Amino acid sequence: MTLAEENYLKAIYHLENQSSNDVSTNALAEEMQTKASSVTDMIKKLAEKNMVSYIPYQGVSLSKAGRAYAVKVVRKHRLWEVFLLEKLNFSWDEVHDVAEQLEHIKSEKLTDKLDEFLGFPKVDPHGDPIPDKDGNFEKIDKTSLADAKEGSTYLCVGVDDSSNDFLKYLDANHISLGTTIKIIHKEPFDNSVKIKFNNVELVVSENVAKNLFLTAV
Amino acid sequence: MTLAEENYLKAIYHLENQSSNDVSTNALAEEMQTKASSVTDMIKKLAEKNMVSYIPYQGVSLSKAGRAYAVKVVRKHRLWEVFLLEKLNFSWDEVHDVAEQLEHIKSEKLTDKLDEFLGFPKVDPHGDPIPDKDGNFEKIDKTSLADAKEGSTYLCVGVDDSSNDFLKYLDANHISLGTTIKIIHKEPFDNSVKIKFNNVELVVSENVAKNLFLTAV
DNA sequence: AAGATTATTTAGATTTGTCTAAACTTTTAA
DNA sequence: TTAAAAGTTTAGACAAATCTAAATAATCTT
Ligand SMILES: [Mn+2]
Ligand SMILES: [Mn+2]
Ligand SMILES: [Mn+2]
Ligand SMILES: [Mn+2]
Repeated sequence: MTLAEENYLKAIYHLENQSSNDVSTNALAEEMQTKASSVTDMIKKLAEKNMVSYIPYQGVSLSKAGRAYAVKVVRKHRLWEVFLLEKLNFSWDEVHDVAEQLEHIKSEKLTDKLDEFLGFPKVDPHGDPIPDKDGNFEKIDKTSLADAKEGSTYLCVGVDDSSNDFLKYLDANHISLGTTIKIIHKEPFDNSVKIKFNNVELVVSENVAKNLFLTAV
Repeated sequence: MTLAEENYLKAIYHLENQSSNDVSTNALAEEMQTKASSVTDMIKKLAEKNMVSYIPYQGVSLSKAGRAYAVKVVRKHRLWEVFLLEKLNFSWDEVHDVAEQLEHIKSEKLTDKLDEFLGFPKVDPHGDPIPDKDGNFEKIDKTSLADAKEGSTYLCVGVDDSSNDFLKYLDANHISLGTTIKIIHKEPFDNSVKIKFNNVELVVSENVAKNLFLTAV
């Protein structure tokens, strides 16, 4: 598997987790920041290698082998993120970009020894689950702040890791994984949410609310 | 700089350190396990980027920028080797191949934080010096066992890291960096050497003697 | 100082991953 | 239920890195 192929498998994996339908060429092009025609070419190659099943015009989905491969890459990505944060004192907004490179290092021994060195962590710095050696992981039960109930209290268990600016915003406002958050008020007009945590009240935009993941306490 | 370009710079760097002459196309092809024609193509590209100076038919040498870049790659390679050995308990014959991949990760912050995490090591697991952030390193004073004087006592300070089998041989015979070695006898017939260390005597072949580096005590 | 040998470069192909523009399917909506 | 719009694939091109075969330059050898 080349670097490009690995990135496509990972992208298909993420998109499959978002919508349950087959992944469309355009969605994949958007995710990969490339053109639909490039995607079609790559899909054909992955289908040739039995990593995906593909019907022209109908979209693509991972085969068993393809999913297993994607999970391995995700495992490496998240383990490296933990390493960068815990051992090298990176901040949670810095780890993703470097992990994008490290996830492609090919050495099963390295991955497993790293896992052991880190104490077999179950989640990465953004609250995403880390698959074990066999590809198994627990699905984390979470709802976004945007879907939370007024008056209820939650624990912050995850964040969307795709925007560094969002993570810096959370840092600036002292919100992190493990923060207990009470929903004071949901404003129907703009879908902003007033929350309270650590005895501070804060109004966050809909955009923030959608990217912050909680679990009921 | 692409992965291929980085590997060429590193190869030129290593060959320059071995012979002081300009590096020939064939030597580079041998080092890179590729064809001379491929080397010519790549040299032209590196010359275009001012990483090497190149006169057709006369060989190639690193420019200041090219050497600085090569040293950075070498720094990363050796730091990762230390990481793998010290933190992940790899053996010294396993670290090189994985470091060949890790040395291409592009993040100055990662490199410097890793350096700090490891306690700013001065040498890698094979006794080779690790350049600091600015590319400076001390040249290590060493002679090969093949050039050592009969009757003298030395300290083992380095090994040629290019053969895993050689490193495993040293492990099997309990020779490692820091081992004190006395030269008992040099056999002119086959250039084998009888040495004594830890109260054991051992005859090693010329091949072994050439790849084991010592410093006088 | 040729002539032969060795070293190096050029010419022309190939693979991977990408692109634009054009053609073709599927979906939407009148 | 057909025409327009949206989505997707094909055709043809390009850059990177490699190869083989042929041409050219440098170096040995007698
Ligand atoms: Mn990430
Ligand atoms: Mn993450
Ligand atoms: Mn090495
Ligand atoms: Mn080494």
